[in-house]
Amino acid sequence: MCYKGSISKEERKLMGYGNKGKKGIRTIQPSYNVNAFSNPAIPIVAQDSPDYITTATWGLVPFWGKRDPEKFLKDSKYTLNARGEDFWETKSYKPYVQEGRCVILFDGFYEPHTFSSNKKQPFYCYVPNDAGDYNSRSILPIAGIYSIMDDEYYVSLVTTEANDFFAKVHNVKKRMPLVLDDKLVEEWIKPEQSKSVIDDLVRKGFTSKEFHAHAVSNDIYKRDFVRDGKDVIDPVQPIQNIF
DNA sequence: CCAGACGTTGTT
DNA sequence: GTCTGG
DNA sequence: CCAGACGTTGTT
DNA sequence: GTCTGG
Repeated sequence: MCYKGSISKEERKLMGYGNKGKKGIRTIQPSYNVNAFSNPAIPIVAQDSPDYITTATWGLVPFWGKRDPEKFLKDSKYTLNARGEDFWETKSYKPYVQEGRCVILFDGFYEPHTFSSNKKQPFYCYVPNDAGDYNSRSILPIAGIYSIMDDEYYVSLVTTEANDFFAKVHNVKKRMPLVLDDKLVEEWIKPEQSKSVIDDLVRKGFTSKEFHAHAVSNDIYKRDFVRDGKDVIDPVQPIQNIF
């Protein structure tokens, strides 16, 4: 993406990650068009309450924006992603790397591909379940960091250098969301986790599950695109095969 | 010392 | 609120 | 992404 | 050769 993902499972199906239910007033709507730029409500598992699914706002609000978080997000669309390689040094994020790690629960996300013709196409990226096609997808625990203002959680998605697969998809910026291996989620959200382990997870914690990706309609990158139904991820003919 | 940033990668 | 850059 | 640095510390 | 700064 790292600005657009999908949440299509009903919340209770996410409960494998939060076995005591959910926190937060807002409900999370299933959507195939979860757009970071509109600061949507997304499900996370936070280090301060690992037994719950917490509703968070996509867009981290640092301490200097706490007087008016909504204004901060409206004016500043630059805390949607946090670079894992840099987040200990950046002013906005560094207080929250130790205090506020979480996983964001998506079941897919979109990455742009640029062809040699300079034409672009978005690709929907996901891990199929046993059935093997895009209609049944695994939940992806994506590393995030969050701040809390007045009990509301504000979260930024952690990105890292693309692996071989994602370098083929997101072939210009070569970045990818840090999708953690299921068995490392606990390590990531352990509150007293050490800096060196956190850095190791950023570098080497990416899931070993096999991703799939297929081209989808370019409509999803239009500013006024609001449809969020399942047909959004229907495959279209790629301009060229990218693998 | 003060001003300005504070962030990362989408665009149809 | 705090750091960076000029 | 490309250009430019890449380093440390004497004295008056 | 690799990192940093613009």
